[in-house]
Amino acid sequence: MVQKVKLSTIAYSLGLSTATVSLALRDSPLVADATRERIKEQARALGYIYNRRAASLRTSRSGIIGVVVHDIMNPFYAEILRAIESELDRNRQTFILSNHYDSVEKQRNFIETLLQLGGDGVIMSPAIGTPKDDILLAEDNNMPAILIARTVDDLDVPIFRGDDAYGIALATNHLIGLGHRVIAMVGGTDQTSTGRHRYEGYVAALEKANIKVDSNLRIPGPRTKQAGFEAAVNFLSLPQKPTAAVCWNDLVAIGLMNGIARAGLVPGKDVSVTGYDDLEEASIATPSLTTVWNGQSEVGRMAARALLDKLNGSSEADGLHLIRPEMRIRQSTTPLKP
Amino acid sequence: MVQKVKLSTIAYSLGLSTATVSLALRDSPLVADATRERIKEQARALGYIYNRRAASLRTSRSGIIGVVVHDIMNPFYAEILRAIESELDRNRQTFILSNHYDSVEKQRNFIETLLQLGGDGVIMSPAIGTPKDDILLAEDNNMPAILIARTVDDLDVPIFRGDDAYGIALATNHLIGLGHRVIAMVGGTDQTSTGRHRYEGYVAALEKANIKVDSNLRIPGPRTKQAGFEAAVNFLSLPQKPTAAVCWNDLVAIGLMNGIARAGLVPGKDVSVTGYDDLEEASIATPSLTTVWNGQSEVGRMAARALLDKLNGSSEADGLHLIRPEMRIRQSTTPLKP
DNA sequence: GGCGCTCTTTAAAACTTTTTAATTTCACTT
DNA sequence: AAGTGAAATTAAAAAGTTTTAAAGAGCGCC
Repeated sequence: MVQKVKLSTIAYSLGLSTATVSLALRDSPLVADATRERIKEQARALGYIYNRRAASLRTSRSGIIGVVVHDIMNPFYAEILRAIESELDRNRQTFILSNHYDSVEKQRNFIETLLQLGGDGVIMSPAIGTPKDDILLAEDNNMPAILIARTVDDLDVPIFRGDDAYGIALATNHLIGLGHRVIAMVGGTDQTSTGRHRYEGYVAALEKANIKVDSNLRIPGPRTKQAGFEAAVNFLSLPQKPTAAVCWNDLVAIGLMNGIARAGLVPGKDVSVTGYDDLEEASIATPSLTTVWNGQSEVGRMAARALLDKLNGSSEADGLHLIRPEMRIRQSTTPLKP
Repeated sequence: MVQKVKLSTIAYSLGLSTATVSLALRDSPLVADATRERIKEQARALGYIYNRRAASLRTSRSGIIGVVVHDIMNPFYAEILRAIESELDRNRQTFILSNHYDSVEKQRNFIETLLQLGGDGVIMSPAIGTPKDDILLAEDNNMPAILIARTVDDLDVPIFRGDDAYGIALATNHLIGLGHRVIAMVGGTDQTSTGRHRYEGYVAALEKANIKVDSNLRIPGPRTKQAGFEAAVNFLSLPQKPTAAVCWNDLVAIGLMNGIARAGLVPGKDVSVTGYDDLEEASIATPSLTTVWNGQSEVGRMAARALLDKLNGSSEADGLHLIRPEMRIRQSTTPLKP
């Protein structure tokens, strides 16, 4: 590298002022077409690189948007992120990604870093136990926040998530319709709003069908394939002998099916299993997984849209927006054997 | 938000100059302990937020590091990223992530954005067909680049990757040792350096065992579970009737096993299958997957380390660094049935 | 030739922080 | 009381861009 090329380099080389160059590069109608072309040409020739930090110091818009979720490697979030990415890309915003792994502290660090960088806004799936104040920290410093997938109480910000209670009820009803009566619920925790909503949906569906709810049939745990795999042991040794499982998500369901297979039973035949999310993977699992589409792509797209709208000062989308899940019936669920 | 709190706000409120405040917050020994404490206390009380863009304008270190890979949602990269993240976190660097999906253009855009933001460095797994110039664009603008997993020819930058030829030979030898003679290679492409190295390793192992190489046994394709699943049809209809498959990676292998199972055969018994990478998932697949550990965590950690070292001006790690893969034998490979 | 008009370009301030040389303060010494 | 030296603080410049009011140029018209 010889020497940094800046506005003044271009200006000097053409005998113009930096003001003109700045305006030209920003496509301002104030500069004459011919001048603009000369300037752009020269900028290219010199290898000029726009210095966003200097610009944002003046304009206070950085073009950076933060996204923080539990774990970007989790395919559920991955699908949401893909949708966010494509929406933000289209609007020439850079996005900074981070995991919080449900650490409130890591999440707060991220918000602070983002503020330091002058982030324009943040999309987050809040960590378990996120205090209201952490969201307000962002909002109070002029960095609007959008929540996805999970809720934080008493906040007046836009929230986008699937209708969990409704979705889990879909799955539970499907199993009840196949004749199952002893249905376990595997994976997840009650510490998140999502967890509570899903358990409510499960309970409501059972009660509506006059099936007694047995809390022993609830096997909580992490939301990973590994956890589903390990839960198989508990599941198979339950005294009530469940014939079906409603799983927290597809990962847990696939893990559970693997665990069941390892124990010598045939998932889909001996035990019916439902997933949740409808990941790409669900349809190629063996047996292919009956599951509930949870609208990941919609959640991502709408959240990004809402943030961009907010940044452009247009109408607000504050409050809860529920995406309605849909049933996907495949081979992992079959009628109860007589 | 009332009014932005800046250094001068703090300075004025304490009757000091901004210089003192700046020095105090940066823990300079130039300011008296008592003063430093007063300043820090006041900064906290006023809710001061450090403005990194203004600072980096002056210092030309932004604390931002870019990472761009084919697809962050791919578990192979995900494991590398996790290692990079933890190394960078420890050094208080923010990292910006992006996918290039093998689009050279998207990758170049990312590099440009990073330059605009004043990125300190970039770690990348270059897109297929990346021209040397795109890497030099970064380097020439004072933003060192580190390559991972893939190579770009004729470049004098640090490169960290697994020894693919060696690793695939491990897997192939393992199958040969079990008595297999007709061994297909499934998934991947020859357009990447990785692809060529792996094919070489496969060919070399066969030749060393005096097995004739049959190019029909090479079934190229995307590196996804879906692709492995779909490849099963081709695999099973090959006239040479392969008894084993060396797969590009664990995802392809698991997909292939699912496809084989769907066709009514038993993977691990009727057909032996090896993966590559040793993802978390490999050990809980059914049957559990024999695979080759590819040192993802090492690659990530070492790449991050190398970049940080380079930023601190210390010794250079230019050139190729190979991580030596290791065999992980599980249940998806069994001796050839007589 | 002077006036008014439009179209372009520019000067200068602003954004917030860091850094270096210079200044001030203060406790000691002689 | 003056001088010394160390310690603490500050003034001022610098980083690269955007923005706005103002200046300048060119032209037609009376």
